[in-house]
Amino acid sequence: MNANTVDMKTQFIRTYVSVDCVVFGFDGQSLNVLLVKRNTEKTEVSELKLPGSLIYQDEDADTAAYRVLTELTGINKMALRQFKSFTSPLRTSNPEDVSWLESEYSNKIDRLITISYLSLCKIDRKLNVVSKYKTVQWCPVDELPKMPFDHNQIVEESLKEICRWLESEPSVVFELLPSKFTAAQLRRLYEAVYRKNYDVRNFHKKIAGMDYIVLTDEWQSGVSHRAARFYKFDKVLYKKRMAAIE
Amino acid sequence: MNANTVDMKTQFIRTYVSVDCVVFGFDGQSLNVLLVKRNTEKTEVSELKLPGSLIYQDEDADTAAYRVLTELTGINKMALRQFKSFTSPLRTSNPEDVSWLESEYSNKIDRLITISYLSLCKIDRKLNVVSKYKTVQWCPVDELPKMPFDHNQIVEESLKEICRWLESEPSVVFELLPSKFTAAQLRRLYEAVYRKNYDVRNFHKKIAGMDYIVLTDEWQSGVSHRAARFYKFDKVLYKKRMAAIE
DNA sequence: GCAAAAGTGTTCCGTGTACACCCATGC
DNA sequence: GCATGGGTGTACACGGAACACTTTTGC
Repeated sequence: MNANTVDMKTQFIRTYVSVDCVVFGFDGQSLNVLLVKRNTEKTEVSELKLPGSLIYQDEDADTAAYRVLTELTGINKMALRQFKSFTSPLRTSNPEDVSWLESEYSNKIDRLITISYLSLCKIDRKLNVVSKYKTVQWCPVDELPKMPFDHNQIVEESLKEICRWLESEPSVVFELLPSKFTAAQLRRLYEAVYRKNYDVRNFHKKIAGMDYIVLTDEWQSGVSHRAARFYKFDKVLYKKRMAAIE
Repeated sequence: MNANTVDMKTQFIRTYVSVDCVVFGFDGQSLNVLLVKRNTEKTEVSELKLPGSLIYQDEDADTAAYRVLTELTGINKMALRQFKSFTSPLRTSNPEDVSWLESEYSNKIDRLITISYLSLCKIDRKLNVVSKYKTVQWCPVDELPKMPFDHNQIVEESLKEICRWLESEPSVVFELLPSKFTAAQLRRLYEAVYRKNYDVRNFHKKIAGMDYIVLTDEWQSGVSHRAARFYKFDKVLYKKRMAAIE
């Protein structure tokens, strides 16, 4: 190219880098994403977006993502998975987004790439927001608002990534369920993730074959139909089984 | 945190971003990776590394990766897949790497994150190197030299990624084979990728069931054993079959 | 008693896996 | 003629998919 004919200092990007986290929760019906309200000067405009942060000098991206999650939820060791970088120069083509960035970070920011992360959270956990976020709320994936930057696209891609994650590490589903759960809850979670229905009997047969999904002697109560039995996930047994397969 | 007590301009990273490409080829026995010699001041030191480049101002990462591949091989539309970002501050902890970077790009560079890409290439293609690279060479994955930065780790991860890619898009194997290939070549390629052996009869049965892998009426010649039949890949039929499954 | 959801078995089909011998060619 | 790799068929095991009725509970 003409790399030698122009000032190279201006030719290569030197850019801020952020992480954005797509945190999923499951409400028994559909997957929800944890969104935050971005603080805008004009208080009447308050859009929802994915939680995220610029990366600090001494951090790698994983550390930054953990930091965002901790500030967001107060929870320390959440399951986390990097899944894609978004680098288009057009990400910051909306002047509103750019001016929000500059007020948020007190810096002139002309370009921003982001590394996106996927995380999972039990939706009924009390969230201890210890950060800048004024509002944190769950939003069903099928009712997401139009978000700034390419956050809608990021969520889109994260929905595919969650399937790949479950395939490589089936135990992460249990991050989305209470510690005691019914077979129907687990089934509806799979249905929400893979967007298809599973035959009830086949599903029972399948989990019966997984000895690390353990029957408890507790039952639902207060429901206006036959009470369901609770199961729990036996992590130790799971690891033993996985080690056996190699 | 104490974000307000220090100068925020120094607190967030503002960094160069590169792409690094792991280009695989298959020599009939094992997977090979395309490496380049980095130009060092001292000509006696000339280490091999992954081809890569800083990203330009007006590029996204995909474009930069395509540019690297084109400069490297002269080939225009190679299969390409982003797979992971490497962001550790320790990536640039080796002073030799940093001084090479600074001489290569005429810039002070204290930190560098990279987005890694996977690509596939027929190993017998003539490479038209149109760039800075003095030397380009194939190197078997089991005999890789110690490379600068975290390039060894990047290759390591790319070996897992290639399996995921083949699972989501089986047709990409044919990027690694000549347009006419034998069943044994295809089988040995799978064996190299998945690092396990496949039963010959079962393998034949499997490809017989894939009607987009088409028998030709051409045969090997000049081999000191029974000649093998050539197959070819029918892209159109493949797409039709994939569309049928949805 | 009725609405609502839980739970339970069998059959079938397709895919993966194990396994051993003859064939064509060059030297 | 022998070494080298190419090519072929059958039998079994397993997992996924289809399918309908009874049970329990609150109202």
